Amino acid sequence: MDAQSTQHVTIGAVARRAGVGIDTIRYYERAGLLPKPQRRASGYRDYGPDVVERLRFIRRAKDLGFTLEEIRELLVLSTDRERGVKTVKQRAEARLAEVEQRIRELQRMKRGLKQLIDACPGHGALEHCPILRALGGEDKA
Amino acid sequence: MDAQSTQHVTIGAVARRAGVGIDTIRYYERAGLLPKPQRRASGYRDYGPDVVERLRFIRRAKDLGFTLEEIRELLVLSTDRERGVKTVKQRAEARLAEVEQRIRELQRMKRGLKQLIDACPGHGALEHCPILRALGGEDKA
DNA sequence: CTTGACTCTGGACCATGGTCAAGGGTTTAC
DNA sequence: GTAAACCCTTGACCATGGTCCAGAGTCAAG
Repeated sequence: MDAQSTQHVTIGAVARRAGVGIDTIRYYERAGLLPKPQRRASGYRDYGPDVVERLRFIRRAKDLGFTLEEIRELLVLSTDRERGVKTVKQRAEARLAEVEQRIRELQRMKRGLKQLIDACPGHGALEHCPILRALGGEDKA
Repeated sequence: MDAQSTQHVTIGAVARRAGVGIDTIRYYERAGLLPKPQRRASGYRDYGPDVVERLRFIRRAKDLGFTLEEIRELLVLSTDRERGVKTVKQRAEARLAEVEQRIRELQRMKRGLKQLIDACPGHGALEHCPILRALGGEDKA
């Protein structure tokens, strides 16, 4: 019941609250995304309330397409008063550039596929299928 | 110089002509994307000219975002007179739908990132950084 | 004949983000 | 007290698409 007793949450309770698996939490700890928690005498991990927030941070960053490695860096930056805001913004801009690049690649794929599909009657001889012909590269006829 | 002598290409020569690694060719063979070639008395693989075409097919399909498993199916279909053209077109349409879905996901990420970046001044206190705030980083430093 | 380049097989290893199992100890409820 | 439910660590395993290695055999040139 003293000040220390706020630490009374087991890994299972954290997992339920954050909506992730127990193994995922331990994995994030190993990967340096979560700080090593206090331990009870039994060796059980004993978490404070902040860890659920942090797991939420990780999930949102993942939804924006950051890798765990990038998220680890963002978490470090989030406590860096010197470089923090500036570098976080730069990371977000870099991530945005990657996303835009990937979108362009996919749009190139999309155009290629659309072209083939539109040209393909969907029946008839294999030799006349533009999809197979294009993939097989019949010497750019 | 009889008819059999057209089979006189080693795996290394095929790799050079197709611009892939030797190990990649053996891997594709294991994965069922390339037929098992003839062997010389020594056990060396002995390829005909078609294999380079087939490797080109694989590379182009990969460029359109097909997985090796999907490519394996396309290759089977490319010799299936019954279902060939129709099914190939269906596969291409399915792939197109996946690409479009992925583009939508990335555009959602892009919007999210852009919003945060535009709102972030790039300097100042961590507490006011919209990126960190949005991610949930109400961290006690 | 010898050297060097090539090939063979089987298996290990890489990144990514987890997930699961084995074989224990702990805590809680009845 | 006992059983269920929980937790611990270590380490293996999943998919994907290869890449690399060891140890051995083969082939071509000089």
